[in-house]
Amino acid sequence: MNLNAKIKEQIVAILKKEQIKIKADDLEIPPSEEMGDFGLPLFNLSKELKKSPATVAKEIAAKLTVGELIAQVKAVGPYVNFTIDYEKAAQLTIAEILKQKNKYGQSKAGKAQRVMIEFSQPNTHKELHIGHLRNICIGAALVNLYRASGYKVIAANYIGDTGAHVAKTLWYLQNYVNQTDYPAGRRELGEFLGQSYTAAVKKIKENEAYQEQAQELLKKLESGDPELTKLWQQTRQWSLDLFNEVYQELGVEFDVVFYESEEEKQSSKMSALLLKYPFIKKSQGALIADLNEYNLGVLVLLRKDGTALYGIKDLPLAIKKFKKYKISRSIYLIDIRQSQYLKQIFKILQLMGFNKEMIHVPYEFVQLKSGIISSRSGNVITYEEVKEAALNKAIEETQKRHPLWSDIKIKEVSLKIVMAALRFGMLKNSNDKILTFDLESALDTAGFSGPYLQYTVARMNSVLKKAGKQKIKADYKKLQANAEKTLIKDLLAYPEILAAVISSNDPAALSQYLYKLAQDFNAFYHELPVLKAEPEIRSSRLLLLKSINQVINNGMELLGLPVLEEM
RNA sequence: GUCCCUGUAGUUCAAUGGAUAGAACGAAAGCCUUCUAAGCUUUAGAUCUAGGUUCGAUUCCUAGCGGGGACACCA
Repeated sequence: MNLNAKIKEQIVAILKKEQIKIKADDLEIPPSEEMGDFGLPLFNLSKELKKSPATVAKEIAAKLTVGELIAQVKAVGPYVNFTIDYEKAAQLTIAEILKQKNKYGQSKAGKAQRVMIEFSQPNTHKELHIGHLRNICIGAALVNLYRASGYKVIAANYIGDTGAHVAKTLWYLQNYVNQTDYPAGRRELGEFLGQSYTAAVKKIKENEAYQEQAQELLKKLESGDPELTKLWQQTRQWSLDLFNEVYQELGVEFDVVFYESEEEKQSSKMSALLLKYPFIKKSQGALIADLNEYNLGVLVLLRKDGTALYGIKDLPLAIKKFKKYKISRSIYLIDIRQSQYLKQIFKILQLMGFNKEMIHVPYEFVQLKSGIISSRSGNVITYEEVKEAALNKAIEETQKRHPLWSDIKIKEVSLKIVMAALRFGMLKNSNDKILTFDLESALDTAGFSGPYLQYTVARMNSVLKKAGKQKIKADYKKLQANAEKTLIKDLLAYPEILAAVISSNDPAALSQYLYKLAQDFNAFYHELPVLKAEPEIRSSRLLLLKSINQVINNGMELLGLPVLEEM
């Protein structure tokens, strides 16, 4: 049960006794703790009563009685403010957290609804760069968050293993690279392929004939040319191996993986099916969906040479998701630049009579200081580059701090620090903000960062370890300091943060919350002793600390940030 | 041209229409014989413009200005 909601309900009930009807949402949070913990503004009511808000506030406050979880009611200017009973709130919320452990904050709001979340969607034969990382981080977090809210989530990946980019890369390999030049090693092969794509694009720009050759190659590939297919399969695997290594490193798992090449097989059947609809037309030799009527422009489905474009592959996939996987909602986590495209796809499906809950969750793209990331132009920072740079720095720092640790341990811990830094960096801003990536701040472990959270947890663990077994019963009356009250309120707010994050499909608010919780803890830590406090206070503070530790752990896990015992 | 996102300290970001607009980085000054200084405490520093709605606007509406993006054969 969500205690914060319970407290608000209690305030609603207290007011109802005096014939004042409000909703829990009408309650606001006063700017400072001395004013109270929840406030009701009286501007509306005062207008009805034709009195000043302050007068109304005073009159109401005088009439109200306190409740089980409400210790005080008072008028503050035009507000009636309520102060929670911290002793009781602390007792209940700490007990709840320690009982629920890693389930604390979760809900059953999803009612076991089946939801598919498609994310990551990398292209084979291209580089995996930090732009892809934002999608993976948000996607993985959403999967966890939906699951924590009681949804049955199918995490899906859709890999672009065919199309023009593949043809260009293969064309380049065939014409400009000897097999003896292929590097050794899984990761190296994947990266080599990505570099080949960039080189291919550059080469093709030089001469129009090359463009035609690549186009010709695509046609051959689609028609199943054996030799080409062999090269395609071989190189495709290089990319897939690289992706899998990265997913493993990030701890990201998919329940199902779709491949564009598979969906492509449906494209002739799909186009035949589509032809009976009047909005599907032949135009300039191509097959298009004319959606001008809906202010959605035109989507080209087949090129004039008959080869398939992405739209014709997304359509059967969209249908398959519902039919085969029995989902009730289909979520697409895709860059905002594809908003129009997804609207087109959803519209076409709707016009085909396929009315299902399909949702595009957009997020703004990642750019570099040097401009937009583009594999085509080579303006790219790969995931691998960033990771290596960050890892080297983290290893150096960790060595400095822990000269006695083994190399293996240092590397293990450093990698987790790097993962937390990179992933938090991708999750700390809301989805609708363009993220300008720069290495400098990605490497920063101070301030609003993943390692800050890890450090805070490590600190708490250190105290808990030194504390040993607890003998004295906690007395929550003793948690009277402002720093402690703030922390109790933070803990109370956690379940509502999770709910908010789900409804916005944007994990940033959880990042913000965890950071604030850690910050409030660190302030407490510096101000008040735990281990050296008198026994009853010590016991209470230890339990408070344990609860904070649990909640930060829970939140970090949902965001996909690795936790460290020590750092 | 149509449509979408966005405009808040020097920089990167917060702020369910509400009380004194919060952080981080950077700048300046402090705090390790006391639970991990990857930390903490101070100080300075901001709502693009003009209207409108409202008791009340950073938030909603309109217009303008600025930044970014999408709009027929890339995904």
